[in-house]
Amino acid sequence: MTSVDEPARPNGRIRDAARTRAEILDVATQEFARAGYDGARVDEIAARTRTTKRMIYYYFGGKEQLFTAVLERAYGVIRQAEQELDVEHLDPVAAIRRLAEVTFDHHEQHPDFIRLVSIENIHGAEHIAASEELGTIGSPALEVTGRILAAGRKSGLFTADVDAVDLHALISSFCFFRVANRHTFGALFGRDLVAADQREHYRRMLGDMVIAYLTADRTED
Amino acid sequence: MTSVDEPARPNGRIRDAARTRAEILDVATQEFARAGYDGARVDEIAARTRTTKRMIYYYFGGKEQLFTAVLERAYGVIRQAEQELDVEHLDPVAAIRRLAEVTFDHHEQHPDFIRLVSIENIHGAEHIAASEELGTIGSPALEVTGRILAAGRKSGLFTADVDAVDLHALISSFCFFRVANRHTFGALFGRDLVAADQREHYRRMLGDMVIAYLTADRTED
Amino acid sequence: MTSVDEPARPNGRIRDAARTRAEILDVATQEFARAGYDGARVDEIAARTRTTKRMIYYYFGGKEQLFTAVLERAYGVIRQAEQELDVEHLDPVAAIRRLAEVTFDHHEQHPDFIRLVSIENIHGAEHIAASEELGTIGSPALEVTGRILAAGRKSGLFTADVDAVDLHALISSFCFFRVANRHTFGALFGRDLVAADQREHYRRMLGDMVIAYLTADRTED
Amino acid sequence: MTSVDEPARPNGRIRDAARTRAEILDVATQEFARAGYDGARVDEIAARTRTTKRMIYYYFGGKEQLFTAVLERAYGVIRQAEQELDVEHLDPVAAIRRLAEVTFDHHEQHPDFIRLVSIENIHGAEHIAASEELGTIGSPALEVTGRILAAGRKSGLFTADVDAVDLHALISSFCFFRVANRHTFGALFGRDLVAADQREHYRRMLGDMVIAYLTADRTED
DNA sequence: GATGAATGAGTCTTCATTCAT
DNA sequence: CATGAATGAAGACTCATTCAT
Repeated sequence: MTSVDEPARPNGRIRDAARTRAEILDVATQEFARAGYDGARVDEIAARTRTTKRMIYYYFGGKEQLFTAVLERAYGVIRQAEQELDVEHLDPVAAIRRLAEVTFDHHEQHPDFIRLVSIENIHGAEHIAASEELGTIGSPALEVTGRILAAGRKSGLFTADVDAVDLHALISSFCFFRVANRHTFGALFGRDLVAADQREHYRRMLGDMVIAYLTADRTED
Repeated sequence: MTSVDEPARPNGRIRDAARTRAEILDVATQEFARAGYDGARVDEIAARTRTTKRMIYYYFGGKEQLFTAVLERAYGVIRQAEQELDVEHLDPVAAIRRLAEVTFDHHEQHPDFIRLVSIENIHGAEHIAASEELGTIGSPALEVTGRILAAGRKSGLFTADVDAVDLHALISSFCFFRVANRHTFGALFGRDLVAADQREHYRRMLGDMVIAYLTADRTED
Repeated sequence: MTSVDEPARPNGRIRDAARTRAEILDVATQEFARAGYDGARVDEIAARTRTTKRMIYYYFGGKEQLFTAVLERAYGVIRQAEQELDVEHLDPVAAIRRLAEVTFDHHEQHPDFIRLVSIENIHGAEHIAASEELGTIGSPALEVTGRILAAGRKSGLFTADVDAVDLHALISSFCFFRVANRHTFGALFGRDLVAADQREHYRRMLGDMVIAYLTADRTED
Repeated sequence: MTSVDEPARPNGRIRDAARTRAEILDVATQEFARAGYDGARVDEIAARTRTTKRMIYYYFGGKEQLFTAVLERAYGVIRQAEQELDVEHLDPVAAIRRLAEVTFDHHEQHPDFIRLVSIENIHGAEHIAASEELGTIGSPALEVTGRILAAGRKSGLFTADVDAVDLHALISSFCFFRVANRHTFGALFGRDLVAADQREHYRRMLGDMVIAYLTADRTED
């Protein structure tokens, strides 16, 4: 099977190892996202993998480290996406709206990631704290946001007293809540926040909200 | 306290039962909020109570039902608070801002509740679905919001295309995110969203955002 | 309700007690027969009664004694039925066949009793041993059987070397097995020994067997 | 023993696993037979084994499946014995008598099996139903019986209207009852059906009964 | 006599983890 | 590197029984 899928390499072993690692991470991501950290079962993860449970310990050391690795990879995907942001050629208003929409779309497309973040917060972000990689990950989006904000403020368009981190929180709040809390919100208020036919509505709502906030007339203050 | 709350009764046991039940719920709330549904230990809950583990099963039936009871009580507290809302005597703009601030404060004051809601969402809101009480709980806040919105729109102040449920989601998003995701947000961006000295900043930010959104000049659309 | 069902009595209490006792025994009989001694639940028995679990302990002392009481009543019913046997006016052959048929019918009509006896055997008949009543219960059927056997042997019709106890065992074997082992027998051999349309077949088979055995030509021996 | 039964293997573990499994089954058979399904304790079974309770779950999955495995092995032993039946070289009368005697002896020698069957009947044969193996086990004895019956009927010796299954029930009834109900029978009637000095008596009684039944003069019918 | 509340001691089961090869 | 077998510790849950009134 190896001979067909991949060219012969001096060290085919390493490739297999990487693939096995990736497969474990895929399954573990799903399982942790599905059931939470404590609800996830190492047995179940192993069973859905082509390797054995022993390999999980071999590659990752334990459940805790496996979850950390899952988080690291999940955040890596985001950072990757953020690095591909291409909004700075737009005027500040359009750029911010675009930024909000990209964030909106990204949350919608990665519900498992949202769940992992919720789970990690339940656990006080201890795995992020334990991860060397995640502590120094930085945020391309934050830098972009900062530059747009500066431009908008310089041109007088943006009047709000926020920095990039605050604005990031404001945008993320709505995107995150909509996906993360959809179950309780739906159960309590009878509205599905992620219904496909409402996506455009909420997407515009987010953009409108951010722009309105940033550009509001503050002469009265 | 006993002497005031309850008249002398031949059988004090009934009150003891209610008190024991309440004590179990208190501890269980903390334990579930601390560790998540699967992470919480029935043994631990029992150990921190003056009764035994056996009583938890006697009163609630099982871990699942105990969690449901915890949720029911937590949502009950909110509903209670919402019923005491007194904002309709204000003009629409002030009323909405006040509503947002009350929501903001409530979230800040009840981090355990926030955590329970996160946990319940990880589990697909299955306990809410299983609860007769929670399915029909309604939302006083939603009704108030609806009336203010109508008034504001009637007077021409509010121009945004949202109903009460959407607005509730918008306000809750920010309040919820700030508390629920503070750990990962802090770990990744180095900012504590619930730092005391930033409370006013974020509270105003929320109010500004909501008002700006609702009252934005939409003649151009 | 009492006033309607029963006439006023000086000591209505005692009647109620007897009725409650009987009701508990009814339910306990079903529950023990259904699930075995260890499988039966005192809680379940109490729940299906109009009284509470506490009453079971009040009246019977405990699960063990309750089971013993159930057995005592069940054997009492049999003894009662046996005392109404009226076969001695028949000729020995007809009398034995009738006796076998009555035994056959009784087993068929009291599957719960059969199950209780199976259960008691699993437990080494320890409850019978513990019961004063059951140790001295005697067996009207055995006496009748003995007299018929004697008559049959005296007249030269019966040639078999058996006493009443052996014959009772022979007859009971078939009747008991057919009811008690119907589940495994049916599952393994695909035949329902208690199917209604086979009842006559097996009833005759039993009678034929007993008569053939008792009257077989033994001149060759 | 090891040196004879098994060739040297690089990995002795597999054999150990089989041995451990067998040891658990041995102990479980005794414990289930002794106390019934619900009365048996997984802890007790484990304690009497060289392994731990954990292994029972590892090998069998649970108490229910362990009991099923115990039944499967017990029935397997019988099927094995039945396959070694060697009676078809005898004339029909001698063959049937021999068959009855073998059945009689087998029941006497396997009281634990009798108890397991009683227990399984209390539980409605649900474990047999759940077992793929037991549903399709067949019965060598039944086939042998069928052939002898046919031969005897062809030669005019056997006149009774029974098929192999009925005859099997008839023979088993007596053998089963004698062992299964010995406790209640002994307690109530003061006779030990399995007393050693009565074995020959009952063995002959069984044979006489079956032969008398099969060969009875039925010209009068 | 009668009863709702309470409970100590177990009961089955599962979990993440490691060992021997 | 890889792996099937094994496991100590703890998990949720249940049971017959008794207490206080």
